[in-house]
Amino acid sequence: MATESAAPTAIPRGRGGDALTVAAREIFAERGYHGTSIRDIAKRAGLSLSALYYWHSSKQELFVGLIEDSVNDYFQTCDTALRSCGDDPAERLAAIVRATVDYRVRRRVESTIAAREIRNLEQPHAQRLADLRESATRLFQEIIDEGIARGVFGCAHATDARRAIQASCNAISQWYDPDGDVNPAELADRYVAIAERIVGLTR
Amino acid sequence: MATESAAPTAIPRGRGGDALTVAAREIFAERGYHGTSIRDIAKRAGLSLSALYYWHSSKQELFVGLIEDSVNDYFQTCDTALRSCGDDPAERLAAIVRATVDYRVRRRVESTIAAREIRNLEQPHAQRLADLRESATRLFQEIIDEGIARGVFGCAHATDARRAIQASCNAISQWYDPDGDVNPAELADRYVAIAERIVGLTR
Amino acid sequence: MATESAAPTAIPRGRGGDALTVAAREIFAERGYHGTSIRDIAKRAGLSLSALYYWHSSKQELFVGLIEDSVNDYFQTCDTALRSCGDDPAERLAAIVRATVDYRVRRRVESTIAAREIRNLEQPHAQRLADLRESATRLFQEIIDEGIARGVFGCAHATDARRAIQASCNAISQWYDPDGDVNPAELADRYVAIAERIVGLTR
Amino acid sequence: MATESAAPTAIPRGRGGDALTVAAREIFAERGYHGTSIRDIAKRAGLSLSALYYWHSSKQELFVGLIEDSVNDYFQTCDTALRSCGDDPAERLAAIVRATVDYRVRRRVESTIAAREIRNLEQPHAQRLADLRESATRLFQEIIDEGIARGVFGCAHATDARRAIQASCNAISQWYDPDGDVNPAELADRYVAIAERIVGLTR
DNA sequence: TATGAATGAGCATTCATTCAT
DNA sequence: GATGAATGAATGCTCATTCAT
Repeated sequence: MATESAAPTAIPRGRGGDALTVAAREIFAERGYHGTSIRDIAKRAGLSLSALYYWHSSKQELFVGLIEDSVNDYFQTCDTALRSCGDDPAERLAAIVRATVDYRVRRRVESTIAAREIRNLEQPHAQRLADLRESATRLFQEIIDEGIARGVFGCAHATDARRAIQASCNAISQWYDPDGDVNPAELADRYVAIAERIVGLTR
Repeated sequence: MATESAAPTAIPRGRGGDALTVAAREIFAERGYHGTSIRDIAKRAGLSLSALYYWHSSKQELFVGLIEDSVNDYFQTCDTALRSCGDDPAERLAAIVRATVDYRVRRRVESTIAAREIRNLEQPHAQRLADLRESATRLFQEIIDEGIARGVFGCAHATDARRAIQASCNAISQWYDPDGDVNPAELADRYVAIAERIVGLTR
Repeated sequence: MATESAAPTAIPRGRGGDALTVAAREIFAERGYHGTSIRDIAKRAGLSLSALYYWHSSKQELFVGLIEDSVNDYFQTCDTALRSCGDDPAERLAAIVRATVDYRVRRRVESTIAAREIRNLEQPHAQRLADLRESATRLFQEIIDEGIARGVFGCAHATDARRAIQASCNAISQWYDPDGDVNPAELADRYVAIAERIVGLTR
Repeated sequence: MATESAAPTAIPRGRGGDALTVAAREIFAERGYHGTSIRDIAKRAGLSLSALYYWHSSKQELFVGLIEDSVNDYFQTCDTALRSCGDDPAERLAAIVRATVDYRVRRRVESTIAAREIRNLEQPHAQRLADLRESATRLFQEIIDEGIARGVFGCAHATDARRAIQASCNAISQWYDPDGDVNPAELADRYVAIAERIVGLTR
């Protein structure tokens, strides 16, 4: 008791909010929304349950915060990438694939959560995220359709091509090891190549 | 109200087990393992909670039963398909892609559950399924490696090619609508074509 | 199925009742009334739950049957022993101690159950057994009081003497090992001697 | 009704733990471990079920806490009593009998629970308590053996003498009425006298 | 900023019991 | 004599949440 100045946890006073976000990210990723209890989160953050409620109004709100942050990030990334492109479909396809790979690597954990757990979001969050996801799909689809229309892509089923490309990119966050020996830029190159083959890029 | 004579639950005595399996499949798919309560399952099956425990010894066992059935089915499907092939890598790749698409369509619901919820399995089930999944991966990889070795496939990164093909096929169960207008055979053709492009099949 | 003539359990058809009684006796003794489930009993007896209900109308009735049998046995034993005595208090004390030791050894298991679990009997059984127990106490007390009145016993607190003697005898069923090297007759001799000391038998 | 202002549960905030311990002691004594539900305990304590789990991690832990407290108390009592004795076996026997009577009166309720319900303790608690009980037995036995060796006690069967003395003392908690007219000191005198007779103290 | 104490609703599971065969 | 299938009530326990401090 006396000189207990050295706190048992490494969380600096006033930094509880950050600790909670980090802990929540980890545990939601490991066990999913329903498999995670807020007690677990508070404990891993080294705080009391009540402290969690000081920073976040509910489990759902804490969860939504994580996901929305991450999804908004994705859209910003795509938007920026496409803005600095011309209108060449091949260039645009490469850009959006790079943006997607980048996101899946950079936000590996949250993007996995987001992919698996949208159904556990309450309205209106669920709808908002579904809409965002839909927008991403539309971006991909428009680029592919345009490429086919212009004859620079040659593939029979544009929708399946789009699905295959998205699925391939999205899966990255499930196996990517940040400590492994493939760097993100190299990885993006590879997935651009795969995407180009799927759409049948003519040279 | 009106025609209340027709009971809402028409489960013939002794058929409770079937009703429970069907209900469990649906609800686990909708809400995930932790999001599903066995009360919900029993209710949808039109039985009491206790009846569920007459047929299944625990929530986990009920869950495992569903998944293992389905995963075993997949392996049998692959095995059969590859057995009736020669050793031509192109033929073998087509066969395993067809088997995978077939499985993802036929067992759409369980395969989605299996993909998302292995982490919720207790040991030793988790290990067994992880092993099976690993075997599937190996089957794909061997075919691709062999194709490259023989020069019939031309692609730079065999592992990424395999991941892209698997991810594309697996995603099917997330969007496929059995009442839609693409039949499974046609779908398999399309994904074989995508796979062939990804591996760079030479003619 | 076909020729399944050899039953999996050694219980001869029609002997289910006995098997249940034996199983119940063992398990009630091991785990107490509330700690015992009728499923456990049926399982140990090698019968189905429903079979238990064929032979016994309820858990309570099965339980009561065991105890009452045993307690009635005790009273018969005491009664017989005292009938063949004269009216000498020393002789009578020896007789009732012998009867008690005999019972505690012969009915070791049930008598332990009875001692510990009367409170779990429903009325009117609880009252009946309490009355019987009370009668036994009275028998002991009358003998001791008479011995003191006649001057053949010399002790200051007749009630405590009686309690000590009964407690000593009753405890036998908690430690007696039927396969040990003290036979019941020898044991009875020892406890008669202890009782005589407690009451202060004058030679 | 009338004076409804006085709440039925007057548990001051922060004192829930005490209320629970008291309630648990009473109900476990009345109905035994398996006969007691934690809902009953919480209700009698005037708290919610959840509050019980705030203070105690499980039913078992709550139960163990009660019993271990009490058994440890017994050993401390015996130890203190024997320490302030010389090595005269008669003096030591009197001391340990007094300590035992004292404990059985002072901790009437818990000691009854402890006696009846050790089998319901999980490991390692069961073993610890069995060991403690064994130690008590050894204390008694050593005193008696020493008394016989020195010729100050005269009895044929030392083990049975010990059992009789312990059983007599232990039974006290089953009938003793704290509001009755025998005070503990007087009671201890009586049981010392009984013990001396059982071991055959020479003068 | 944070905590300790408390709650009510819900959880998976087990209970004694019943009924049709 | 015996079983398989089913039930409603209760069990021990965990959940997200609240509130006074």
